[in-house]
Amino acid sequence: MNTGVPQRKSTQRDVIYQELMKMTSHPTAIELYEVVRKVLPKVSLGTVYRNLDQLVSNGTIVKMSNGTSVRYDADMSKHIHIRCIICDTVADVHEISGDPIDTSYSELSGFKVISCNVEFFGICPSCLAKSMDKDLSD
Amino acid sequence: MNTGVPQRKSTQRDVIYQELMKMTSHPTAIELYEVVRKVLPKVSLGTVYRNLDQLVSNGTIVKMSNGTSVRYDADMSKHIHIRCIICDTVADVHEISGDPIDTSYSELSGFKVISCNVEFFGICPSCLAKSMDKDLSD
DNA sequence: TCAATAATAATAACGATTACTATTATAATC
DNA sequence: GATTATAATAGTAATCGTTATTATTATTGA
Repeated sequence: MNTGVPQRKSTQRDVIYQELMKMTSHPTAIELYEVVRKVLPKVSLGTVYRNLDQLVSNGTIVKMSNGTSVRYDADMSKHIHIRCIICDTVADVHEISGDPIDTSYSELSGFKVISCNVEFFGICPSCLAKSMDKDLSD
Repeated sequence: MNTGVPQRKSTQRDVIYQELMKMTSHPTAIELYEVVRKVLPKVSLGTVYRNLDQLVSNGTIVKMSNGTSVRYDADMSKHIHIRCIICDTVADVHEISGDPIDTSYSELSGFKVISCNVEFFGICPSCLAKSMDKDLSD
């Protein structure tokens, strides 16, 4: 997942991030690629993927997936997502408080809620230990 | 995503579900396939995928993804997941209360938490309306 | 200006997932 | 129990999102 990332100025990365920030549709990499192409017609799809990964590793944007499509979001304000299992639309729910596993949040979005996944991302104890060993041997 | 699913008795599906229930490792489809093969050597990978989809649609199991690997979980008790961005391990956190977006949950798992995604799955207002139109025309 | 190297475009390769097709298993009806 | 309809399967081919590769370009620091 490209954790230790050298960063150098890049027009492509700037445009990718700027265009993502303008969008509220939680685009896939390919959808974003089509938008970025209007600004930078020669941009490569690989560049979009590489920079999105970097921005995710940075904590600048977030990535979400239901196992079918992977979508990106530049809105880092505290909110949850609700995804339609039929058309794959992702909507935001900003008004959160209490227990998100409680499906009463459906009322806020108009969705008929079927299930919920709460997933944290981080580094497990075993990998933490390994990275410490590595730091010491440097 | 195969919402309206005819269900007929199937040995393969029973074994797939039973083996998944025995596992706490949140296996991928292929990992589960290898396990199921020990019971049913002639089982096809497509059968594993098809039946996992049905079980997800049923609400019998859950599917989770970080955009890289898709993993399955037959434990339907209320809990959250925490995934290592390095080795891709997924651990369970059952002791939840309060606000899961608060990264203090990391203390329960020993993970160093980087980010969190809370995602509901359901049917959006637009698709709900379409399915109602369809019901009326039947 | 020059050297080192990160980032890129273009394209090839990969691999998880889905689609296809002939066959088999299930369940309902006779 | 035989017959029929069709869901489910095994085996395989095809698809497509993503990653890897490579030669070239752009950036940064000396």
